[in-house]
This record gives sequence, structure tokens and C-alpha cells, in this order.
Amino acid sequence: MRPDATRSESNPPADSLPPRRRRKDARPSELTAAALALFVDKGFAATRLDDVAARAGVSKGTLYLYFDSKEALFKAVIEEGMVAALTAAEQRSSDFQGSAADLLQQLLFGWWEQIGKTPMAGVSKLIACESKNFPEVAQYYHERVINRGRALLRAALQRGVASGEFRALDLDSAVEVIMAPLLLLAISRSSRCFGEQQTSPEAYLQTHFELLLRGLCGTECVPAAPRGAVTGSGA
Amino acid sequence: MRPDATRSESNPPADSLPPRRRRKDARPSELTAAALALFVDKGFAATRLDDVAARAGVSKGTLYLYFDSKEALFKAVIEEGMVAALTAAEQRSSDFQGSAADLLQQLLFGWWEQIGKTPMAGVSKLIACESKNFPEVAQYYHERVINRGRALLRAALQRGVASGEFRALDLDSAVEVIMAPLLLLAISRSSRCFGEQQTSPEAYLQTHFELLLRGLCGTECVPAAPRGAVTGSGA
DNA sequence: TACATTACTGACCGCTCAGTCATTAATATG
DNA sequence: CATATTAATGACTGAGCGGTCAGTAATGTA
Repeated sequence: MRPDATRSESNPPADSLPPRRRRKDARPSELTAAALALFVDKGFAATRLDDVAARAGVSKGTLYLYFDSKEALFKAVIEEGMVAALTAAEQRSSDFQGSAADLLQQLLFGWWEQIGKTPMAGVSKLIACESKNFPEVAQYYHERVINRGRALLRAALQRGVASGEFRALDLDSAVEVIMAPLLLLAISRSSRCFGEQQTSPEAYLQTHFELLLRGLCGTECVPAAPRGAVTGSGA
Repeated sequence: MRPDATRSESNPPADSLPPRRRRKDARPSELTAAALALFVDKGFAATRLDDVAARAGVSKGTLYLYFDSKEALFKAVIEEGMVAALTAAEQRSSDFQGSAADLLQQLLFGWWEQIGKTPMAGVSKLIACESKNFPEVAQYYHERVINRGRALLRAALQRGVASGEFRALDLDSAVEVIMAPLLLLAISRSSRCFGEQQTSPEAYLQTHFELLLRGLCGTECVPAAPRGAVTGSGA
């Protein structure tokens, strides 16, 4: 039942007993970082607080000095990852002046640099896996992260449509279709499944971006009407 | 810690004690169906076998007549979902004769009908969440499901490229970019997060398909070289 | 009706782990 | 150095759950 866990401390400093130090202000972020890594790796329910504490270099008792419960720790992990994500998103979106296509590229690759390639990308997997067990957290994340990301992307598309750079299209579903490969990339890299690794994330994003630009531009090469089997929103 | 679980039996037949029946051959599939629903809903580690058994209308002891352990039950759930998925995929791909675009549409919407809208879609989430804890199962799933799906899609693209219907492009990454929205839709619907629900799955798939066809066709409307901020594979 | 077979049950066991708390040691202060 | 403060510890507890098994009841056979 219990997998073998490959107990790898981040800093086993060759000595026998690392002496107890008092570092009140550094503990919380160290604990949430350790928790993020383990939650993403093993899942929330399967992660032991003893392991989280050990990875952060403290005892379980210490963990309880800073967080009231396992659930509180979970919320803190999500919240901390989220704040960073929001900050990065703010930075990238603030008064960008180029073309809509440039802005789109900036958003996609900026997401990769600021979030996708960092350990924070694991938050997406965590939310996906645990949203049913923590509906309030999922709700909060949805309102404050997903919706904000959506708004950024939607504004970029709207701008392109308004300027004639992009064709008219269903903005809401386009936003979701465009974000999906990013989120799946994040989940994939946190899960070592779906095997996204066989192509580099950069090539993957580049292909996504190229398909997108051609798909968004005004030319047509297909009768836009669906050929059957489609029920909603098409007619 | 324990969420309130909303204990909803599928068939509480108004009577007090549903009498014990012997239905040896029906049990396994009923148990895996119950397990799939609960695993997807609460996660593998957080699901109690008592609940799985209760949902299937039997006692926990009965569950152990058919499965050796919780892990064996998990594997059976994945395997069962997978077999159906493979069968459906076989059916859809067998000697299709239309254009590459039609085949592509057939694959996308066929996936939705046969897998995406069924409870089996939850297997994707399950694999994503638990792959680290069950590497062999993830490996098996990857080889037998993901790779097969990839091959189907890749063949369709290849066919379009060969006939001149589609432009030349990086097939491997394109396959992943195209599958990503499908997988994320499945995960999303199993998680009630990312809020994909705000647009209908049909509209979402339709937008995906339209963006795709335009993106794949031979016209160009953008200098395909990246404009900066790209590190790998572009220069 | 008597007996054999077996699908099914549910009380039980032992382990794991979230959460507690009396104790210990590091720092601050004079 | 003496004393106070508090960060940090780790042994402990109690509940929950995976897994077991002696017993029960449904079915088959005569």
C-alpha cells in the first residue's frame, strides 16, 4: 500500500545532528514549499505531516505552531502559490503596447516562464485533484486565479478582434480552448503521465501559438458551418 | 477533516432491509463502477472501501471476494475503463474514407460521445492524480491508451499533410496540442474546477475544431518565426 | 426434508497518522 | 551569570480504515 517514498532531504549536511535553531519567520514559507512538493507528488490525503515537517527540517510539533490543521496548511499552500501567480500576471499584463499577436505571445510564454516551469505549476494539479474535497478553496481559486487569467486572455483576443487583426469568434470558448494546453502542460509535468515530455515544452508552446495565430486570423479555408454531429451554438 | 460526503445510495428501495442476493457475475462491474465514481470524486487515498462496497450494495467483505486489495481494485477500474476506450477508438478509426478534416471532426466529436461525456472520462483525472503513487498503472495507461490515441490523431494529421489539405507542421507537438483541450475538458468535468461549465462542451469542442482547421490549413497570416522571449527550439 | 456448497456478512484486529502537550533548549535581558 | 521567554521537540493518544475470518443464509441437489 505504501510506496517507498525515496526519502530525499533537501539538505542533509553530512553531520549527525543538525542543531535546533530558532527561525520563526522563515518557517511558514519553508513549510508551505515542502507541503506543495509533497501534496503534488503524493496527493493531499496520502501525504503525512511528519514528512512535510521533515522535509522542511523541523518536527511535526513545529508545524502545528504555524498551521492549525492539515487543511489550513493546504489552504496556505494554495493561497501562497496564488499570490505569486497573480503578481506575475499583473506584471505581464500591465500596459502592454504591441500588437494583439505580440500580447498573446507574451501571455503564453510569460505564463511558462513565470508559472509553468516553476514548482507553482503544481497548484493546478492540486486544485484539480482536491477541488471536490475542498469546495471553498476551489471556489476561491476559481474566482481569483482562473477568472483573472481568463480576463487577461479575453482582453487580448478582444483587442485583436477590434483592430481587425483577428476574425470574429466565440470569445468565451476560445479563451478556454487556448488556456487548456497550458493547464494540461502544468498538470502533465506535475504528474508524469500523458507523457508530454516527449516534446519539449517550448516546442509544444510554439506549435500551440502558431496554430493559434493562423486559427485566429481572418482567412478562411473551410466552410465554417459544422458538418453534422454538432448540437450547440453552431447554427 | 472529513467532508460530509452526502451519502446518496443509488437505490434505497424504500424498504428497511434489502435482502441478501447471490449475484456472483454482476458484482465485479458494479464494484468497479462504484469505485470509479468515488475515486474520481474523493481521490484514491480518501475513498473508504466501506463506502465503495455500500455504493455497490454489498459489504466490505464481499469486495474482498473479488479484489485482493484496494490497489487491485484501482487497477481493475483503470483497466475496465481503458478497454471500453480502446474499443470505441477502434470503432471510430476503422477504415474511415472521407477527407482529413472530416476524420479530424469525427475523432474529436466521437471522443466526446464515446468517452468525454461518459463517467469513464473520470479515468483521466484519476490517472493524473495518482500516477505518481502507481507508476506501473500510469505506465500501462500511457502505453495502451495515450499512445494509441496519439497514433490515431497523428495518422489523421499525416493524411491531411500528405494530401495537401493541411500545411506541413510539427506532428508530435501538434498532436499533443490538439489532445490537450479534450483531456482538460475531461479532467475539468470530473473536478468541478477551472469552471469549464460556463460554456457548453459542444461549443467548446466546436471552437476548438474551427480554430484547428484554420490553423492547420495552408494559408499564412503571420511570420512564423517567434519574436523573442522564446528560449528553446525556435532560434 | 436433509445435506452440501458457496456467496455474503459484519465484528474484529492492528497499523497508520492527525493532532496534543509536557519538556527541552535557544535566545533575550539585566 | 541568573532568569524569563518562547521556539522547537517527540512521545503519546485516539480515531479511522485496510484487511481478515468465523459464521450466516441463499441456492443447488436428492
